[in-house]
Amino acid sequence: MDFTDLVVETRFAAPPLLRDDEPPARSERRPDAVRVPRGAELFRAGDLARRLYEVRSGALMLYRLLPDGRRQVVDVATAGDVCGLASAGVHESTCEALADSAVVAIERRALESDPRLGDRVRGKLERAACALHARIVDLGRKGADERVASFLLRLAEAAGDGDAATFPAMTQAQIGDYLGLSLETVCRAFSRLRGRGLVETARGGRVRVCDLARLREAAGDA
Amino acid sequence: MDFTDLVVETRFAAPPLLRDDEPPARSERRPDAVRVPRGAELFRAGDLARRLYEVRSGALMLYRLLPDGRRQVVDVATAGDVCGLASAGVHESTCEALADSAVVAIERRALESDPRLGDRVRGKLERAACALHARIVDLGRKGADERVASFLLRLAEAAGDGDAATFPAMTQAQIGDYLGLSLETVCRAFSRLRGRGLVETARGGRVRVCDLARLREAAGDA
DNA sequence: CGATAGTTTGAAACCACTCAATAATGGTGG
DNA sequence: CCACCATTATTGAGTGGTTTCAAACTATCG
Repeated sequence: MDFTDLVVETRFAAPPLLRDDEPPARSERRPDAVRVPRGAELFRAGDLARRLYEVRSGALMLYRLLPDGRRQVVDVATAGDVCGLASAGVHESTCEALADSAVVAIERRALESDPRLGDRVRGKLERAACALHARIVDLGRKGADERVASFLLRLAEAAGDGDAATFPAMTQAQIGDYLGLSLETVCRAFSRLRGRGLVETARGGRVRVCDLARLREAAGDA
Repeated sequence: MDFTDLVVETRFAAPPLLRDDEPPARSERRPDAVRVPRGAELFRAGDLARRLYEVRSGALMLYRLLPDGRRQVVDVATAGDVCGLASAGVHESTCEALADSAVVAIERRALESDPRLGDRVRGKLERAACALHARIVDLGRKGADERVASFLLRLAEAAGDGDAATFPAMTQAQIGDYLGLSLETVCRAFSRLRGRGLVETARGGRVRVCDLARLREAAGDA
């Protein structure tokens, strides 16, 4: 089974994630849009970090490998997110597409010459940093069940309203690398959440959140 | 004992952390600089996030509390860093000074009207995000000794060259909350690193890094 | 229908946590 | 300057959650 999509049963208001000047649909046809097929790498740890990328569609996984083979998925970028950040001119993580994706490259000097673009990217960076803060709380202080609940919660919130859920297909091994858990622990945590009636997992890896409020509670942060 | 300062014995080249238009020394006298005495809170989780802050001197700790009392220090901001990020207009963490500090407030609308300022902040955000990525690797995939080694390594690198080390006084409990460990585990990890000859701890909580290369190895990421 | 990738479950080992008690430190007031 | 107090650090013993190792089981795809 493959945790492909997320189907959120509970309805709730979600703020529009994208408020770009140009709708993704159109920009995906822009000349500088790059297609990244599932499994392909957009860049690799050690590569020169020439530009940033804004994700138009799909989902990309940013991960880092420790010399002994341990892997940590540092972030997952979906439509509207930026990736390709670097502090020393060199990528510290590898970026691999979880699903067929499209990204547009942003030249770094364009950020300085175009204040509007710069502001937009700054806003995205600020939100990204906040999301990373939340992940740090998850990784630092939460148990396995709470981490998985938190993960699903974020998916549910990102999936938003009636929109067809479009979250990346992640295997439990990848979820484990994202949450700092072994794949077996991820599996067991799913079982327990299922047993508690918080989620249902259907064929094809679809996960349905049954009770958003109780899932939020299970995630630990109130 | 109190891990106040870090004395780096090994000398190595460190890139200048600050390359601001105006040197911190002068700006600390600017009219809008705010002094934050040790222990004081700059803002609290739930507060409205009106502005950003740039740290001029000292050190501030950003932490979040879970309803059951668990605490995670999300980040520590020192001179040159920004804090006060929010994605929904409300602070999600509390910001408390680890040492007497000075910060300057940055109005959010000033970021848009002043492209130079915007660029500078964007650069800081990008570097901050990269640092958070590294922390996620630490929290997700490293054992206690590796986390503490990684922590000390970063201090050593930030302390830089001959400069008097100016890192915040953190108790082992705070270090634990920063690294997602219990204070006892932090203490034991220090003991083990000491035993392996990687660091020495002297009176007043000063930590001396004996062998930067071996410490880096002990930190796990090559 | 076989092969491969992914999931599920079990058993044992390990690491970090909690509880608990003691030692060291630093600050304060006499 | 010293005694006292509160805070912090240190160390031990026992527990529990997660990992590891191992073995089915299931889905998917050619």
